[in-house]
Amino acid sequence: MVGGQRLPGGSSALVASMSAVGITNVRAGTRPGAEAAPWCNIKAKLRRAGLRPTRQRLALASLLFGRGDRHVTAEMLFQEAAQANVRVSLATVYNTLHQFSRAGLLRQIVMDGPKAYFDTNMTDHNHFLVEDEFALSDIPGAALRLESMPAVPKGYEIARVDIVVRLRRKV
Amino acid sequence: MVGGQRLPGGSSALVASMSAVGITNVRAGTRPGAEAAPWCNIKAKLRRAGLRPTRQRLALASLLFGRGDRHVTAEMLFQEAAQANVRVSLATVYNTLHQFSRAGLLRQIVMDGPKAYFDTNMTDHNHFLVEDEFALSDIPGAALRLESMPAVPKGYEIARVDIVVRLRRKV
DNA sequence: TTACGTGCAAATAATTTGCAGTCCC
DNA sequence: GGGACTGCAAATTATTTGCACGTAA
Repeated sequence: MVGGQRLPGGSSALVASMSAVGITNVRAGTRPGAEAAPWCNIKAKLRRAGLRPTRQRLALASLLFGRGDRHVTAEMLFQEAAQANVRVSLATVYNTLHQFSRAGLLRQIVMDGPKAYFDTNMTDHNHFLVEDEFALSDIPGAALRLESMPAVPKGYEIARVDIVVRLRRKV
Repeated sequence: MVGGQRLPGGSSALVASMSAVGITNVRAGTRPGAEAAPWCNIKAKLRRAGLRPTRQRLALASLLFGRGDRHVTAEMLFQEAAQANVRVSLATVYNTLHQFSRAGLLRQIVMDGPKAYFDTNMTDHNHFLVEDEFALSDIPGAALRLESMPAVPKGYEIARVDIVVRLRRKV
C-alpha cells in the first residue's frame, strides 16, 4: 500500500482551488437522476425526510441537489445562496446542513482540514483529496475495494468505511 | 463541551473513553522499540529531524514517544504536560505538534470532528473510530488491504491513503 | 393557532499569530 | 551573540446558541 508521508498544512484559496485544480474530470459527477430534481421532488424529498419544506430549506436543497453531486462547506453554500438572491443567514445554513445530514440527505466528508465539507452523493464512493488545497473529487465505489477487513471489536459493528486517497502534485 | 448537540462525550471524556470503550485490544500498541526511547534517543531523534532539542520539545517528545503509540489532541498533551510539571503554553503545544508533524515524527489523523488528533505511530496502519465518541484505535496495516486502486488524475501522485473504519455500538 | 423554523448577534471552541523576552549552539 | 524558540495575550476562523419573531400545517 502507499506509504505514509506527512501532510504539510496551510491553505488559503479554498473555494477557488476546487475548480482551479482541474481534476473535476474525475468526479463521479452526474449520476442518472441526480440532477433532474425539480422543485416538487425536492419538496417531497424533504417531507419524506421528516423536514418541513420551508422556503429556506427548499432553496438550499435546490442548490444542493439541483446540479449533480457536490462537495460544499457552509460558507460556500451561503455565498451561493446570496448569489441566487436567497435570503438566508449563515447560521441557518449551518443548521440546515446538519439537519439534512441527520436526515440522511447529506454526508459529512472525513477531512483533516479546519472546515466541514458535505457531500450530496449518498452512494457508495470515496474521495480524492489534493493536499494543501482541500480540493475534493469523487472516486466511484467500484474503483476502490477492500481486500480484507479487520476483526471488529466485540459489541461494535461497522457503520461505514471512509477512504481518502491523498494526492499531491507530481514534481 | 466539544461539538454541540449530537456529539455526546465532551473533551473531558476523551482520554477516558479510549480505554473505557474496550477496544484497546485492537490497538497496534507496543511495537518493538516504540516505547523504549530514553532521553538521549529523543534528543537525537529531534536533531535528526532538524529540530533544536529545547526543553519544551524534549519534554513533549518524551510524553509523546515515551509510551508506545498514542493518539493525542493539543489539549490532551497540554494537560499531560501540566500534570508532569512541564511548563509549556498551549500555543507552544500546538506549534510543537505541527513542527513534529512537518518533520515526520507525527501524523495528523483524518477525522471529521472539531479537533485535530495526532498519531505517534508512523507505520502503515489505519484507524477504527467509534462514532459520537471520537475514540480511536489502530488497525495494523496488514489487517486492511486495498484490492484495487482508482486511476489517479494526470499530474498527481498518491501521497497516502487513509482509511477510517467507523464503528457504532451494536444494539 | 401553535409548534417548528429562522435571523441576528453574541457566545464558544479550536487554533494561529505578533512580538517581546529566552535559550541553545 | 545571534538567531531560533517560547510565552502570553490578542486575533482569527469555524461553528453553535439564545431568544424574539415569522410562517407552514
